[in-house]
Amino acid sequence: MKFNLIAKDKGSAARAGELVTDHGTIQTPIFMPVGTVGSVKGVYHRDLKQDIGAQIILGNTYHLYLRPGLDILRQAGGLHKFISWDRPILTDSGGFQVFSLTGIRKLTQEGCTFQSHIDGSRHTFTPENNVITQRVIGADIMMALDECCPGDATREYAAKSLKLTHNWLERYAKAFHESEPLYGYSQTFFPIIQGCVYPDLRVQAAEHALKFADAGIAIGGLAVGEPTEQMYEMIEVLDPVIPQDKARYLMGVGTPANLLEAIARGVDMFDCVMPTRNGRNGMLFTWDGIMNMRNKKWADDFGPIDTKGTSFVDSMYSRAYLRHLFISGEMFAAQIASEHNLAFYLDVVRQARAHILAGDFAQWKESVVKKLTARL
RNA sequence: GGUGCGGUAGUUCAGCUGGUUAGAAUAUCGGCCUGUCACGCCGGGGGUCGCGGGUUCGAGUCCCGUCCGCACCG
Repeated sequence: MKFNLIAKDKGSAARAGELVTDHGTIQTPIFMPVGTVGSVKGVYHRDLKQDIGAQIILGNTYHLYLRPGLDILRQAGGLHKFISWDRPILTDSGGFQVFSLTGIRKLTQEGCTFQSHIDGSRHTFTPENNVITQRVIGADIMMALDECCPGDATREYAAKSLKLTHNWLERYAKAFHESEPLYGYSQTFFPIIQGCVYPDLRVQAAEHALKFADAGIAIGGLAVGEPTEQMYEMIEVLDPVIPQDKARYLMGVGTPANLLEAIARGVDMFDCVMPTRNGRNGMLFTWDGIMNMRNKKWADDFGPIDTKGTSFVDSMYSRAYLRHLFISGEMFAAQIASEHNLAFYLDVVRQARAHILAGDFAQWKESVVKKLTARL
């Protein structure tokens, strides 16, 4: 796998590039729809590819390991075949679940012992078995096992957590190089930079992680409770530390505005549940701002969902109809909203790329970013 | 005509032998959601307890009358 830098913006740290994988080339900056258990909730693969323009999607090691389990995934010939998706897949290691499932997990130097949220059964993830698990899933991009440090952690906790992440990364890298892909195409892995909101820890984490980076590197532990400005500050601190020939993946982020601000600070890849989860809960993102489709004001708005939207749903269905579907609890509402939101997110990164190539990304970003957070 | 049961939030109902500002669900209105335990979560508004009397320190609750609905009997 290789990352090629194609262009840099004139007025910001924004970059346009391409990530070459055995399942196709990804044009960056890119947003990656989240499909935790092997499905981007409510969206057909056909639409993901043709209507939305998704170039890569996510899966989750923790969730897929618990269900359907490694035996089925191995029999299926890997996740791509199992879910009929022939473009690239990235799998998170379960490091985020180590963070979000606090209460049913226990961290040790060896790894993370947890109870299944499904049936309470006990399991252990170690860096070594996590590599094997992600080999079985067969993701093009595997993520190192890390501890996602809470945004409000003390410096003491963050430093201690970082040590654990470093130890796990070293073992993960060793296990990676001692193992082979199972399905005839190559896999790579991204190390993850932690360090919470402490700039010196972030730099230290980056220097350590870079020793193990191949095509790309991830910035984790952000948008987990810290103020947004601090998130941007951490990305800025890292920009000069990470070589230009590594793809930078900001994990779990974020709002459309977050994407543009992070792109301006040198980030190339994103994933977030927001377009799908918030979509299912009635929130639509557009170039003009945010709409809560459950609000009464849309009840008699028979205009199209989004005149600037790129998805077929935007012009085919009215706001009044979509609100009716949400109020009625119809699953179709969630499908339409997810489709719209994902198409919008992909449009955001597509336009960002075009403006980087044109060299006017910084000005363009300033002209659109304010509207993105307006409430319609 | 008689007997029985019932009338409490927009709706469906809880309110034990009378005791703070009458509750729930749902509907309605609004907010939240950032490497998905999440078609979820949080909150607001909304009631002269059918009506009129009576007993009592105190009545949604007990008594009388009355109106309305349902069931059964003539």
